[in-house]
Amino acid sequence: MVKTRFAPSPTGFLHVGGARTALFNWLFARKHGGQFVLRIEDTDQVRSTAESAAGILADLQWLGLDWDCGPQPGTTKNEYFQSMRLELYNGYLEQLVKDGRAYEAYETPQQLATMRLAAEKMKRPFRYRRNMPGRAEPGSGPTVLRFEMPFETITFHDLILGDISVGGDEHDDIIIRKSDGFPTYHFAVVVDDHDMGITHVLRAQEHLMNTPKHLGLYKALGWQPPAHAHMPLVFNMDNTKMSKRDKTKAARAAAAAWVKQGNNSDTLSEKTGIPPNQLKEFLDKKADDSRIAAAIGAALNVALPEIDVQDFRRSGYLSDALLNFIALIGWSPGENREILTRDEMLQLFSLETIGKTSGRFDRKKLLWMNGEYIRQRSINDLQRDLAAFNAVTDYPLKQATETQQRELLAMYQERTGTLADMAENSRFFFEEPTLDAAAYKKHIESGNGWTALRQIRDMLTAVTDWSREPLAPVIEKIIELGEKRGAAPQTLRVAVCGGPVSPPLLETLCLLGRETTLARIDRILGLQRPTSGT
RNA sequence: GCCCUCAUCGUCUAGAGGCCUAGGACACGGGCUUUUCACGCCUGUAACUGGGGUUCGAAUCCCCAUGAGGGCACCA
Repeated sequence: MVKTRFAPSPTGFLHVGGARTALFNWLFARKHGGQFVLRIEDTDQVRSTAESAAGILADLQWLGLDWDCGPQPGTTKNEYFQSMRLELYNGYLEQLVKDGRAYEAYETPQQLATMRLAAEKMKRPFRYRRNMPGRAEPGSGPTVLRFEMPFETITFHDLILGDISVGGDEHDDIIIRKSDGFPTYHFAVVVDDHDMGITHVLRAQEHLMNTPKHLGLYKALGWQPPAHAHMPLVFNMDNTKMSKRDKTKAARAAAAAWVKQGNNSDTLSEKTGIPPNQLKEFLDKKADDSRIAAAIGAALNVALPEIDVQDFRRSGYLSDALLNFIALIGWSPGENREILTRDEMLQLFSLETIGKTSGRFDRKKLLWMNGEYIRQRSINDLQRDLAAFNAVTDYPLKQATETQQRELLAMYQERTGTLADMAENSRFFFEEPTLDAAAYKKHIESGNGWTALRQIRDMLTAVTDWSREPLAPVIEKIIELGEKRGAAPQTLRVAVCGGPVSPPLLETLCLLGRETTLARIDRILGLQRPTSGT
């Protein structure tokens, strides 16, 4: 039976690249009627956090990628956390030592760094090997366990890339147990993949060069290795790696631009609520805290690039759209297909149709695709998406009743790329709009604006039954008002919405209600200076 | 520096020797529709990295060059 796994390390949020790896593993397992395992690789005691693990689970759930074995959301660590499996690792570690395949080493990190530097100076790659001269004496430093790699060419068949082979003198004796007693990634993956019966290891191409090391371990432990498949990477449009650092970079740039405008960085500290010393550390690139980045983005009203799954959720992307888009980077379903349901993906997915070339993350295409999903979706489904969106954001749209939500979704689904866009553009339904000065000047202050607005006010005041049927003919009349067709409705729109853009007036006025509509018109009429009357 | 991998429109890709005067989608340009913004519809621009082979024939196979990316941690 096919068994795949997704094995994130809980040191941050779930990255879109990680989400894609999870998706492909999920697809492959489901496609073949197999199992999908979620394993938390928390062997880095310093960087792993419980919150991160919880966040990753939540993001996977939002994406709809369910796992057959793994941590139970909302409970404590179980055996799918590597930190709970130390006994297992230690057993095999002992076995390797007994078999003479693992040995202790005592260099300090500083010594190792010096050795690397020396090798670099001689323009030779540094390889730590058991038989090399100058190894540290027992007791002279912390003890780690290294695995003695054989001096032989290792060739393996990658299900995506084909045959890969790496020469014997390229290997080195990797550390398999750190001085804190925890296994390293290399050792823990091998033990766990074997122990959990993983049949296919599908991971990002950055792991390609790890595979020979892992294969060496499988052989030494006498195990049959799983099949491997390395998928192409995903980059930014500028060909840089998509990373959390894109967010910190954007935040620093925003802060720098803000200071350049003559603002004081102390006020930034106040605005963000970040202590000055922490803020300074961040701005001086001494710390890469993404929370500080987010705070700066929020305070300065600058959108940071979405990198993590939760960023996309907050920006109002639908999980299905994000998943669909991510699937298409490095994989082609053929037949010129693009928009695919999960079932269709399952039908068409195969390792053979995964490409070899790395792809770029084209946000414009994602935006289009998200709009496409919003348009095709039923209002009921959209309401569920909106609930998930509202749960992690705080727009005035949150105040909408169920009925209002449905009306809003119906009028925005043709004209919005993301739920955040809709939330932003529909603000005027929930709070007094700030008047767009240019629009005011153009559509109200000039031409017949004032006259038209007064006429409109009178026409609307006459409507007592404020609903679609009675209102529709009135809107028609407003369209014909004045000599320039279409001018009057714009005047009304600006008066009521604050700006030149809104959904069609009929729907807009219906949802806004009679009282609010008339009050906003009157408020605008009150701005007219007596002398400028027509 | 060493090792590994990859190479089709700006971007994601189709293409498994003749079906390719290279197809689709996003983006971009033009037009239609229109109470704004969108949506929708029609339409246009745009690519086989270069050089050598192999072959009757190459985007497709081989070699070299170039370019891009990944790896070279007590991180995963």
